Amino acid sequence: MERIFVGVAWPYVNGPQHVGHLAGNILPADIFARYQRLAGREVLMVSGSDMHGTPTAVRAEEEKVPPEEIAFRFHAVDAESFRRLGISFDLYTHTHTEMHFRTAQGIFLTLLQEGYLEKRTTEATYCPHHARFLPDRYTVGTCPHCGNPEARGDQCDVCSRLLEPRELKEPRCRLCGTPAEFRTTEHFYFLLPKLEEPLREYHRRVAEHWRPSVRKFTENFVAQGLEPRPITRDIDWGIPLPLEGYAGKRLYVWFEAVIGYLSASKEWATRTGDPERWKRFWDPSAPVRMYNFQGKDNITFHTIFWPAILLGVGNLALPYDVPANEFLNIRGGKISKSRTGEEVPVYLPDLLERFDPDLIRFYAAYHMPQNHDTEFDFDEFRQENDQILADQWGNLVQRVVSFARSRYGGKIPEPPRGWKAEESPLGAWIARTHQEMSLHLEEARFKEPLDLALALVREANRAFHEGKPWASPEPDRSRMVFEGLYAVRSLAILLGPFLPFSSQRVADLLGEPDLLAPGNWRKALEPPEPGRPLGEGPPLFAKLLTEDHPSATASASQGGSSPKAKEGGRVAGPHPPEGKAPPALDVVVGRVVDVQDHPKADKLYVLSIDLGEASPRTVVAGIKPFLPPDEIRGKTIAVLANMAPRPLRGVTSQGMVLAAEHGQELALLVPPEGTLPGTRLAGAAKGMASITADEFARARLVVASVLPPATDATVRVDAGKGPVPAPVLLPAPSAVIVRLDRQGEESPEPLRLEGGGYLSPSRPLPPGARVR
RNA sequence: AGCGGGGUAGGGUAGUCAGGUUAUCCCGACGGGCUCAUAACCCGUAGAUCCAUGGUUCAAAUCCAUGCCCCGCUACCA
Repeated sequence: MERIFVGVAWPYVNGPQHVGHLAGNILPADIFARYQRLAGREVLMVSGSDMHGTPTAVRAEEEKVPPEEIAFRFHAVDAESFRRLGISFDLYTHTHTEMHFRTAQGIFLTLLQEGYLEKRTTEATYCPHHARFLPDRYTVGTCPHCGNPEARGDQCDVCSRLLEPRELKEPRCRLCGTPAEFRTTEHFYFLLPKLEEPLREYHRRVAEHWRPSVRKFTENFVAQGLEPRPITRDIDWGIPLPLEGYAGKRLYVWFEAVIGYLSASKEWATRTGDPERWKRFWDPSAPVRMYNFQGKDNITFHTIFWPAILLGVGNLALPYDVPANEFLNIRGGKISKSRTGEEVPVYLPDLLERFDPDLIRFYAAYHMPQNHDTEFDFDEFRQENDQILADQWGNLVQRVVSFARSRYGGKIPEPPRGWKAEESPLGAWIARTHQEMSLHLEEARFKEPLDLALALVREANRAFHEGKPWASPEPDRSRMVFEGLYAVRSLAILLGPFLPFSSQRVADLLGEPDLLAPGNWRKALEPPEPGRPLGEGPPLFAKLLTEDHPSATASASQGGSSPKAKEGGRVAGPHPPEGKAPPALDVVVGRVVDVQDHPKADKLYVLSIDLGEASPRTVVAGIKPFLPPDEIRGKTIAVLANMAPRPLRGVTSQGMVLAAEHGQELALLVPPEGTLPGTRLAGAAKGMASITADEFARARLVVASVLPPATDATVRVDAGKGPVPAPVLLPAPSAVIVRLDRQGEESPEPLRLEGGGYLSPSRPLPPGARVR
């Protein structure tokens, strides 16, 4: 069996990964790995955190903590994000492991032995105060060209001329200002020119099928001449040299991090109980294709430096393809991980907090920067979920399955006698889609196959519409339903690499939970089995935005003039309760501008809260026994804005601070980080009828735990009465505030804000805790 | 500055290497239809000086030249 190695560029850990990293290299790698497994190949997919990068050390210095702390903090964050996104790593490790140290040091020694390393003496700036060598950019001084006193050792920001630290007048340490000295230091250089011929030979052998941009860039780089590159540096964070007498030096990250592909493979092998198993993928004579996915900033490392290291060491497999993507930017610039004050969620943990992983995967795949840079647009993100995933794909599943449920007792109907897949137009369409998708996926291209699958979705919808099974006699009717289910079943497989979670839900719905098992890619061509009972479940995708229409929600019917009201979703759920409507709650996000003690009460605060209105509102709240003023001031919290104004001990309260209570514990209701004051509940609008405290008490808002998906991938919530399936997709595990219906037994409805965020308790409280 | 990539309807995007009748597809807008389905689905219409200028050609989004804008590498950023 052919084997596939999937390497993913190693993220460095000075902040959480954002949607650009996902779209650019992690997701393509995962789609590819999932496809290859479905196609029956043996796959090894590894990556991990690059812990020894300078940004990690810099951030550690800024926070005055050891680099390990920063590295492991963000390693945990990234690993968790990837897990929740369903990135199917066989191992996601990091470079601060014993295995990696040993492997990297071993390669260093081998290259030294083989004569590919050379010791050279150079001069560098040195800070006597820090007692260490300074990176060029940490040396500052006066620019010799323009006189800028703050020029960096690598470049002057004022005249943009490139500089050497030696050229600066009065060089000093950027961190402490101490005058810098010049000292000599010894470093090991990797003699790339010695490997130029084997490298060219390698390029001739494989570059034929590389993407043109990767090939041209690489060829051009080599043509300009390879220079020896230093592979050690003066720093104390990283992998020590395996030699005596080099205590202050470490292996350079560019050299060491790429070795992670090999060390991670060895670690994976060790964990499987067969320490030699990595050779199945790294033996150059094994039937293996190695893929290294990454962004365009990393091309030379994977097409030149890493192959050169492997050639120098010898007897190891070389990359077969290096599918490098461009960047997914946000608003015209590369997303910087040091960016602060985000208006939209771009970091994976923030997105995962609010959205189903398949939605994030879909957007990233649909806008994958495969040919050129693309942009992340949050409005588009939400719109496309509704318009494409929910309306086209989700609804296709829903309409076909529910038709079979109502007309065929929830079983897959028999096709007419003599029906053949290859003779039906839809069957032919499926076969063509399957074949073309396979061709693209084999070439590590992803946008085309996704488009092809979506085209099949539309075709299935079209065929169903055109055939009018609701008005057709048998056997036409059962044929159309059968063919609809055929398309749904095939699409679950074809979309599996892209949308693994929802595809699994479809598989469950079809009563074939093992549909996405390895080797099943070809089963997309097979029709389903008549008579098999269909499962039940909520719609595949919940909508994030909903058109404002009269029956959607009673509360949205008033004052729909503001453009934001159009973004309203449902408050009452898909099936609004009949009879007396529960009170409409105008919950608004506000920022606490000020907190004062109430002059005449010892349990009350007088808060000044910015609700995004002309002036802040005065709200009296009885939370003084629970929270000191400093823990409230400046916080962003949820406020009931249509509370009838009421005087409390002489101060009129123009709203109500919402908080959940359990015994002595109290939690404020808070929106997702970054929510702006004035944000209301989805579907709500300003100017609702005011309600009294008694009416509010009947609203039945409680804390609910969102439980991790069980084996059937259904997200459940527990509002204190045992788990029930969630009516909408919620990030799990987490806690949200839900509104129970009158009986409190059917679907609890989470309080969803405009923009899709959910209100949650500021601190953990048990499920069922009441909001008062 | 040198090197590589990109600039196509309101947004996104294919086509560019191998030049050829009405420039692809998706979303949105507008109009119509259907009623099985999550007010979903289906059909149709409008909307593009293909970054600019010049050139080659019977014919240019496509080839050539120059310029403008964006991104990456060159750079102890990783």
